[in-house]
Amino acid sequence: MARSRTAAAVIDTRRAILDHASQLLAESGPDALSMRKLSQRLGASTIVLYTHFRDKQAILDELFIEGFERLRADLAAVVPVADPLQCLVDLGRAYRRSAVDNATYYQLMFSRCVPGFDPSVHSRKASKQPFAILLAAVKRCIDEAAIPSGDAVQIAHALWGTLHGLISLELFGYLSPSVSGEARLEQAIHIIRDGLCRPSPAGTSS
Amino acid sequence: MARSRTAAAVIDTRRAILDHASQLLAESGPDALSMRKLSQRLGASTIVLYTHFRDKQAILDELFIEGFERLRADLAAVVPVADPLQCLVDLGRAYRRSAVDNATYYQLMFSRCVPGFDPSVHSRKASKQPFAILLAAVKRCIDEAAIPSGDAVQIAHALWGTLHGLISLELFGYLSPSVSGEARLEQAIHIIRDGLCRPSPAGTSS
DNA sequence: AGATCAAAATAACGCTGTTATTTTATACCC
DNA sequence: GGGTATAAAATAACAGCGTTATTTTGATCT
Repeated sequence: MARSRTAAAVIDTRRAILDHASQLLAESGPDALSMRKLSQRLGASTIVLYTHFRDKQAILDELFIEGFERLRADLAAVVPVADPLQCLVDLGRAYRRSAVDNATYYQLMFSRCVPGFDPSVHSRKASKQPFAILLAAVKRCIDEAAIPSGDAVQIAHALWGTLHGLISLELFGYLSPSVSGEARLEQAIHIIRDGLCRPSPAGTSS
Repeated sequence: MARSRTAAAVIDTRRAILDHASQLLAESGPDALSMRKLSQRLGASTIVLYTHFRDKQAILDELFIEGFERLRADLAAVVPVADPLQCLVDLGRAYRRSAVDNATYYQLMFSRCVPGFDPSVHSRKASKQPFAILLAAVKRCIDEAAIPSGDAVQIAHALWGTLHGLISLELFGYLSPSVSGEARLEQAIHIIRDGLCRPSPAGTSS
């Protein structure tokens, strides 16, 4: 191959790079993902990485997107049930499972664990999809009058915040392991569900 | 100075190192905190850092502790009011303010932003103090029957998770800036408060 | 077969944390 | 007060990092 390798071959090596990077990330975490180690896994020189990707950030960007795609797929796989509130609970469970099963991805997605890495604008868009699923589930609750009408976006943010916060604290080791992460999350979701179902009259307190 | 510098001088340089490290962290974030830059600020060689601290982790450990101490102090400064539920809301507000005002510290405390840095066991203990304040406030709510009795630790975890999650998402830029972070957090806390006040009968749903 | 030109390799730059070795300078003893 | 012991600071180096200028390779088209 010289003047121009077949497009298929180019895409293959590109895919191989991402696969090895994904493996490295999953196995050893973000810190272990260096351009040199990655090239060694490929049995090639570092320069190969730079012919297929602008720089390390570009590779991380792909993994970032892949992580959000996994999360989105795991949330989309939740089968809707009759009770829209129960759907919120199911989504919360699925969210945690996905995050815990792909902990190193989750780290890349939600913490600045690689110095200098800032997801691109394009990646940021991909990151909005899981939230869109949560938002749709909240809207369904409002539409079906399972909860009083309110700002769906704000409610979905509150829900997302709780999911992310508890999982983040759990993955960081801040929460006592006496209670399972799943049970803890479940209880928190129930509190929020109850809060949504039975809000206090507006203006009760500041 | 040779055989042994005065203890005061030793402590002074130690303090100076930490002050400059703190400044560097606050100004430019965790990535910019390198041993070389730190030593340059001191107008000294890198070796000085290693005579006062075992390694970079030891310095980060101190900043980690300082961060949690700031957070603890900011929460402790919240003046209690008659309504214990209002205290929870006030604590949430103070938590966010402290986190946003010390964003780079918060990053160090709650995300693996420095490769290889894992807080020591000693630091982990310091990190439990802010949570203790939240827990005490929850217990007060239970004691004064503002909320039905329940596992105070679990409830405090749910509260902490929501605070941390929303702030973490906000600092990372995942939440639309159309709503102020403060308003968003406030609304989320209110949802949780309502959920705690008016829980659904146990066993209502899975 | 020889020319061409894209892709891979080598080797290097500047950065990182860390440390072995050398230099410096103070405090103690005579 | 001067010589020595000794602890702290400086120099310079090592290995690893992301990245790139330069060189080498090798397949395709003429």
